[in-house]
Amino acid sequence: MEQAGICQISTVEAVMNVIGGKWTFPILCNLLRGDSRFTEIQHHLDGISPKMLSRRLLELTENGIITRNVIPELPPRVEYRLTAKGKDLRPLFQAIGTWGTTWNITETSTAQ
Amino acid sequence: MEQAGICQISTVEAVMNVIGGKWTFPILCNLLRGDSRFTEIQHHLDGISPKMLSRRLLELTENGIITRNVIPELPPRVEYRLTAKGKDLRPLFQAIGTWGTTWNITETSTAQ
DNA sequence: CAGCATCCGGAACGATACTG
DNA sequence: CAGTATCGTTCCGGATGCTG
Repeated sequence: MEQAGICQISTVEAVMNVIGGKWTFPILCNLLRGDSRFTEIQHHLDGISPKMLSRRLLELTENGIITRNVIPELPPRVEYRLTAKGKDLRPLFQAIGTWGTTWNITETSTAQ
Repeated sequence: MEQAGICQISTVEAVMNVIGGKWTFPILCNLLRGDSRFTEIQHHLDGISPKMLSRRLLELTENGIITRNVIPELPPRVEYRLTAKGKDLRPLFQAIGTWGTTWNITETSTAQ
């Protein structure tokens, strides 16, 4: 049962440091689905504060997962789009979705 | 709302509530590689405290991802093994590993 | 060996108000 | 519209010590 190559602990830890925030996955979900604007994303994520959304978007930008395009018009318009690196996350989300659906993970299972 | 099936936000959030802890992924990595004993896992994860390992293992047990087998001998021996549900996480870890390797995610990229 | 109890710090998160 | 500023809170995780 030894297949060390399948999951390097250091890699998994590093990846989680990049996309492991509470809202990061939901945000990326939206972007994968085609959303791009700040308010659009905010509206689809019930409960997120503008502060956290802003922070996570900045973080994702710094990590090269999304790009931030400011379109100079009135009212101001900013579009966030996935880079190739970001789009490459799709299989990961599919895996999450498949697992969650297969095992019917729907509630915030309480532990601890 | 195109390709909504690929990543349901609620599903992703729920899944992350189950396996989104700081140490959960590294722990599962170990179990996928074949480790099973408390100390064994602890030794492979540099820096984890027994408290957190214990807490995460309990959580994973409660969520049906691993089983806890107490073997009554001296010294006491406890084995943690993945359930079918847990083993089914393998594709998810492969996706993480693939993405992390492809884009060379190695450091704890600091943002914020 | 395999944990649990307790205390504690700091990061992450949340709510609200305000701005270019 | 797309954020920033400020404040307050929660909770994860670290350190240590003790038990069967």
